[in-house]
Amino acid sequence: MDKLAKAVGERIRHRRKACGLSQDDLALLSGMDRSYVGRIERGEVNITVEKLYRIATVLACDPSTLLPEATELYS
Amino acid sequence: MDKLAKAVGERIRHRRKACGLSQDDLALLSGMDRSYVGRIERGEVNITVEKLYRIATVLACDPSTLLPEATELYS
DNA sequence: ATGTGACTTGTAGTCCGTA
DNA sequence: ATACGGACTACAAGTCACA
Repeated sequence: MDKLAKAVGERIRHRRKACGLSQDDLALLSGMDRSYVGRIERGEVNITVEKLYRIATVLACDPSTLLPEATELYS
Repeated sequence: MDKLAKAVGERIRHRRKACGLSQDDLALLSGMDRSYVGRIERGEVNITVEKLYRIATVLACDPSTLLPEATELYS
C-alpha cells in the first residue's frame, strides 16, 4: 500500500542525490526537519503540495517531475 | 498569502467545470465531503499529494496539470 | 449548487534521542 | 550521513448545520 508516497519518496531521493545533497542539506535548505526528510523518502508520509514545491525549489526542478505517472502506481 | 493553495484551487475548479461537474459530483466521485471540495477550490486548505491524485483521476487529467507554474506564484 | 462556521479526528510535520 | 523511534504540536481531513 501507499505506492504513491513511496514513488514520490524515491523520486525525491533520486533527485536529491543527483544534486549532491544530503538529507540534512535538503532539510536545512527547504526549512524542514531532517528526520522528516527521511520519512518522506522512505514513503512513510503523504506530503502536502506546499512541501512538494519547497523541495522542488531546492532541488531546482519542476514539482511535476517529482510526481509518478499514474501507470507507475499499478506495478 | 498562500498563493499556491489558491492557484491549485482555481485550476481544480476550472477543470471541474470543464468536465461539467458540480462540487457535489466531484465530492461523491472522489469520496470526499462537498464542503471540503469547496474549501480546496477557494484555496483554504493545503492538500496532500494523495488528494491531488484522487481529484486528478476523477477529472481525467494528469495531476501535474493541476499544479501552477512556479512563475505564476509571484504575481 | 455553493459558502461558511464550529467543530472532531487523523496525520502531517517538529524536536528530542538512539544506533 | 542515514534509519528509526517516542512524544509531542500544527494543521489537513472529514462531518454537519445553516445561510
